[in-house]
Amino acid sequence: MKIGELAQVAQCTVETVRYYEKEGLLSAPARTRANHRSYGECHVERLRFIRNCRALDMTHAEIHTLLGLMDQSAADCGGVNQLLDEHIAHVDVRMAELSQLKQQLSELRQRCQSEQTMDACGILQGLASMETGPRHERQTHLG
Amino acid sequence: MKIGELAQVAQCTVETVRYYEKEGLLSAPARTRANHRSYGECHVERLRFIRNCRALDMTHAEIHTLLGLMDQSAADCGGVNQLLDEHIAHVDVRMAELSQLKQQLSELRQRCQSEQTMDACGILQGLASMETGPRHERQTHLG
DNA sequence: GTTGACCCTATAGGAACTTTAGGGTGTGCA
DNA sequence: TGCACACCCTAAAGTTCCTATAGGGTCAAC
Ligand SMILES: [Zn+2]
Ligand SMILES: [Zn+2]
Ligand SMILES: [Zn+2]
Ligand SMILES: [Zn+2]
Repeated sequence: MKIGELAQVAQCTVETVRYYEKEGLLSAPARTRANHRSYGECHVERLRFIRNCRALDMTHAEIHTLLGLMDQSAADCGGVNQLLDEHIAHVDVRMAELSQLKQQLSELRQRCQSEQTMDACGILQGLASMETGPRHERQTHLG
Repeated sequence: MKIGELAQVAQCTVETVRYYEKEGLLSAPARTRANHRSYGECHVERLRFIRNCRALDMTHAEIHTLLGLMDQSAADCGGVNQLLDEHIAHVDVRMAELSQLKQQLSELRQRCQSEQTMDACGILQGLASMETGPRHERQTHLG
């Protein structure tokens, strides 16, 4: 199976597949005489797994950890469960941040109900006079 | 006023100030004989404005547009109001996405209630068998 | 005259890709 | 046989908003 077919069944681009290989998420496949990558069924499964993790907004580091845990089939799945809990916490943090942001933006929006002159626009006044503290570090990988 | 003082009153780093100048958000100031940047009160105001916009997660492109609108003091503020509405929509979109994500993750988490063997872990089974469609284009700049 | 705090430019890195440049391979068709 | 065309290859740069580093210059105090 060539890279284009693999990409098609996994719903991503060939560039993405090559990128995952470079990042060490997908192992390097055999090559044909023409130096083309040749994939098997286990690559399909692994790539689908990775794409599903990405669809859930996990980082490459999280996915890498997960793949590592999975490959220790003798161990129990406690680490997997924990990783998922932590990732859910990332989502919760970002939802709370966005919720507060939305609140601030809504309040700002209310300060100009109709089209004013620039000088009278409550939004511009608000943006000029807000007192923003030092920027807080990002708590989560979700932007 | 030197760059270090400006950065301090605007709660950011000198590197950030220089970066904004390079990006065209902050106009290049006069220089001293020693080639050091020398800022006035209008730079303070503009930088604070920019930082406040960033605190509200606007992109540089959005801020650039906003600054352009502001500088046309003859016009009315309709464009400003519209830009803010659009940015609020960006936040709404991302909140909805995260909400759905959280839902999916919670369902997945429920598939493994105690520590199983890897093979039996419902989370890993779920991640292997999810049917993720082609990734949807990002609708918003908020990650 | 030397320490130290500040300033300068230019460049690289981070995340997760996408895009581009510049080529090689293999198959169908006239 | 010749050639178009779809596919494959690598390497490098672009995306966003900064941060960090390297390698230097300037200025006041002690
Ligand atoms: Zn996470
Ligand atoms: Zn207005
Ligand atoms: Zn926006
Ligand atoms: Zn489990």
